[in-house]
Amino acid sequence: MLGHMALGDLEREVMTQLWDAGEPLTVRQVHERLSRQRDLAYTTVMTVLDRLAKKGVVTQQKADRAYRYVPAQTREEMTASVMLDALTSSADQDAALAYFVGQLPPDALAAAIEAAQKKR
Amino acid sequence: MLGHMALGDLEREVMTQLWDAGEPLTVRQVHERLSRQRDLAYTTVMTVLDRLAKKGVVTQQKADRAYRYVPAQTREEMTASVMLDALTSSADQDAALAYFVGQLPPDALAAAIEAAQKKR
DNA sequence: CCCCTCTACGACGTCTCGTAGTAGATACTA
DNA sequence: TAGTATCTACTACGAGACGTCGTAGAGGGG
Repeated sequence: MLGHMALGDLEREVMTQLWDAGEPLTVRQVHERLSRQRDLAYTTVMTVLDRLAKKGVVTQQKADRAYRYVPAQTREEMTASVMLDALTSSADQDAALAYFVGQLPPDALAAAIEAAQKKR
Repeated sequence: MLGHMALGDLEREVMTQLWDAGEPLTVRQVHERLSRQRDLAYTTVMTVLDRLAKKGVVTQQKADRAYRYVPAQTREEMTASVMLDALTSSADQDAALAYFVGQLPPDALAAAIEAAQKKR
């Protein structure tokens, strides 16, 4: 139930905060960080985090009084998931993949392959 | 104005018909083809095609009395666009791409690269 | 002149998302 | 112990996208 659902703009900003933080954050912490750039009500952030949790994009862990929110996937995993979803949900996957790699800067592709290889 | 907007279910079905047909279709023709599987009003199909045209996903060409609708991109192009959009809109593009290719069946990737190479 | 076929435009219900308020529980504090 | 701060839970509302149609109006064919 985790794939193929698009995030809204604010949802994406919240995810960015969680990813950048690198550790579980409370609603208040996310709110504080977002408040450096935008003016948002505390409950707005709470609602967004709640919705993200219901979508399975983040996980809540109860700590003390407040929930801590942590992304269910890393940024790269999520991006890769979206790409993979687009690919697999398409007829003609081979052609689509070929077209995709054809549009990539060749060195970027090579670097990615090497990095992926190294990971094993 | 062509990228990064998601298609709905019915919109996707309509696009499938256009792609499978391989030639410009009128509203009536799309309606007929869809009617083999679903029960839809003629105007519903018209509305959908109209919206797709306004999004730039299909092009209308006036022929005779009726418009003919033709996809603005091939299926592969559109799929590749979505993938590329996901990639470029992400921070950490290199990591995301690496993760993506890491998830691919290796032979599928190789085949895609070869196919892309041959295309030049 | 009437009918058939198209397009143009409006409409309505549902869902998602951004945005937020209020209520109720819990805990700290004077 | 009464008051205050902090959290979550629930509700709400407007905008926009989409699925789904209906009606009006234009233009060709009999």
